[in-house]
Amino acid sequence: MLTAMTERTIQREAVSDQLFSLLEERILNGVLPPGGALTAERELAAEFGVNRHAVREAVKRLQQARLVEVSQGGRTRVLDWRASAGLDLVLQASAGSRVPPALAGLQRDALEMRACIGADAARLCAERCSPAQAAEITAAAAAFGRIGPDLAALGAADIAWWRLIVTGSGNLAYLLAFNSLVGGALPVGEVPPAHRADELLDVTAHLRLAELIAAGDAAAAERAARELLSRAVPSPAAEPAPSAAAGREAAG
Amino acid sequence: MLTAMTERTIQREAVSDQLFSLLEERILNGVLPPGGALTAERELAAEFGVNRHAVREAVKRLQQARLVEVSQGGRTRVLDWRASAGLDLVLQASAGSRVPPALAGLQRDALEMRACIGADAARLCAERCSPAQAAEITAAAAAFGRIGPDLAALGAADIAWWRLIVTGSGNLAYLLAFNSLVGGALPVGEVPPAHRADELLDVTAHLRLAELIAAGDAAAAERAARELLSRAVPSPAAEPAPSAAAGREAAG
DNA sequence: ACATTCAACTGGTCCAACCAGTTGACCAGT
DNA sequence: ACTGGTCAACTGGTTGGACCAGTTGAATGT
Repeated sequence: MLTAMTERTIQREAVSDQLFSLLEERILNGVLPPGGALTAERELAAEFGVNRHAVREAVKRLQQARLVEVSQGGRTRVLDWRASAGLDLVLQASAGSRVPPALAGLQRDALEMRACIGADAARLCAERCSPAQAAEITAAAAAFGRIGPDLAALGAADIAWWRLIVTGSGNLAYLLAFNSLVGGALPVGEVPPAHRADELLDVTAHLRLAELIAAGDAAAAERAARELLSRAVPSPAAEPAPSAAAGREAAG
Repeated sequence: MLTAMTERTIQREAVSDQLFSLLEERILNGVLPPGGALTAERELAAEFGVNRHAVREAVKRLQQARLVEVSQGGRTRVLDWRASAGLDLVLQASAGSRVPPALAGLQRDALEMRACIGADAARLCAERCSPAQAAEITAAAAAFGRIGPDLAALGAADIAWWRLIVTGSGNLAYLLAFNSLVGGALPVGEVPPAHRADELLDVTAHLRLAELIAAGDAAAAERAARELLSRAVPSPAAEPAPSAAAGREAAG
């Protein structure tokens, strides 16, 4: 009995999903240039040997992601995703097998955005969250400290803890953006190898931030949150080589 | 010949789109509670008198928006959108006819997020944008000042100008989030009535921010951007009554 | 009481049409 | 030669029915 088998490697991906990923990748990589016309649905269906409905479902998703523009009678045209695609692109892109070259630094960017949003959320949370929420955040921080050195468990608890803070900020847009980021770019431990450990293992910083929020010290909470979240962000834009061996040399 | 007819009020909305909006609204409003099962595709098709394929396209979009969870053989279940939906929800929600009650304060939240992201983008842009980009931003700010008092034109130019700054920040996540926000919550003039005019009409502030960015003064650019963008954000959370007549009495 | 089986669901895919707009070439009238 | 309208050949949108492929839960046999 496979109890904790969270991922099923056997499961076949739906045809429309495969087609979506394929077309998405081609668009993001510029193989299908903006302004150009997408291959007709019937032709795509014939090319890949699938039914037209599967193609339609994929195209419909591309449309929702603002990667293409569909008009009845006319051809479906490829949009400039840099000017139209939304933040959920982070989510879909990381879900794919491999990240398109065009989205190379996106993970770093997502971490940077996390720091920005997280810091402001902490500030707002300290300002206007309810006492009950503050207590919950404090309690969660305390529980966080009792987990141990398991990075995976820490990562999951950390996300849950931040969700409380972002929720406490009362800003729904922050919460949705948070979902986009954690659902995509920084799932448990699979993204930042070493730097994020500095963040996750620092229980004291978590407890201190919780105290600041509970105390209503908005400015200090913002500063503490920014400092904590900035640790995982690779400071200089330096990731030219695809070799994963980089980052060994201590940053000066 | 209708030249400048940008919107066509005649166009019929696709069946799957209507169904998507309807189901989305029901989910966001809690009519379809999280954890519960969505009506079966065949049943939905029968209920609304449409083909099952149209239903499938709608459900597929709900799945992409992380509002439902689909599993072959099993029933499609409704997710807790507060915990799973991404920022693009802003975009879709505002596209609908009426905003669901659950997303009442979302517009204000989006403005708050815009201020947060925009300020950090201005900071990063001042730090690391190229001289060519800085020149383009400066030129665009100058052109912005020559538009005149047309709020609609100013709004469009303002968005284009900010797009330059966000692009100059080099952060792709910021750019995508920007797309989500401007594509949804704050399209030209239809959202913030009076407060945003203070922002749009202040040409001097735009020029000054452009100068700070060009000069590479990151800290000052961040402060200027935050100040400029914060004007449109209704400061206190005060929107309890659904009546739109509120806000007349000056906040004490 | 338990484990097994199986019929009745569920979503996933396919085929074959037809409806509804768009496009562009083609041809009649000027 | 140019203008104008017509029409065939695309495009996406919708429909119907059928079947495949998993899941579920109740009926069945031990």
